[in-house]
Amino acid sequence: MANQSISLDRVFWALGDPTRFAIVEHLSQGSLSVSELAKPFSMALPTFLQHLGVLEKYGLVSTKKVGRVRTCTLNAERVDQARTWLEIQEKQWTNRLDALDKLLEDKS
Amino acid sequence: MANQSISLDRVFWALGDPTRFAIVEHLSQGSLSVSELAKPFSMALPTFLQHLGVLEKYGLVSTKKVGRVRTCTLNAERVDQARTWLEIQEKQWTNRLDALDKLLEDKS
DNA sequence: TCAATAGTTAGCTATTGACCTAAGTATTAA
DNA sequence: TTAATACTTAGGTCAATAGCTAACTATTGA
Repeated sequence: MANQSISLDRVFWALGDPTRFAIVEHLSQGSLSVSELAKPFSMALPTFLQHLGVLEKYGLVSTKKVGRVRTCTLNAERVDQARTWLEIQEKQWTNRLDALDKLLEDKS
Repeated sequence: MANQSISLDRVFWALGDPTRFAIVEHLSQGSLSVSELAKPFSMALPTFLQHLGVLEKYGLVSTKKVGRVRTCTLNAERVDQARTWLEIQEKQWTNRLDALDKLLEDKS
């Protein structure tokens, strides 16, 4: 619920670490427990948990603990918000170029 | 030319600072000189130039100096590469969900 | 009930990143 | 040819980040 108020640059920041970037790639294949998710990373578990905490804080990952196992899930909405922002920047840029092209045509 | 070999997490990292995020938003409206671009930011020019340097290093912005003026341009290709990665993560995630749905249907 | 499993908390360290000021260079307009 | 403009370089500070180990809690299978 706090997700709405987190500015997008924080989402990009969260993705801007190689470990967290890779975590997102893994989770896009399906949900995993913390220890399954941590297995491919050569890193102490507390360090890994910090990264997971960042992803959760900025809304890219949700987790739920059942018994002693915490399961981690990708939050696709948040990924989409970031994707949309990039799309908008691209579109504005190309629209601008198109407008310039028209100006040049008119002058010729 | 070095762009190809820069891993995408670095691009996200570059976008993960509020100043650089805002620079990209400004540049999507059109190219600007360093001083025009820096005007809205309450920050010493050398600090601003560092941010610009990061964006250029990771391929999000290109610059060209003519006379004493350096003009900054958004590199839309790079923005698109980041957008595409996010799109792929989303798609893999939703494909996975769809597959699970089918499994459940088959069982019922 | 006891040992293994799964994750958590606390506290420390080294490096990086964001910021500054001061002083420099190169270009251009007067 | 001098002054203003538009960056650029050098060098320093401070806080935040990514990493670690050690010790702890909670759950579960034997």
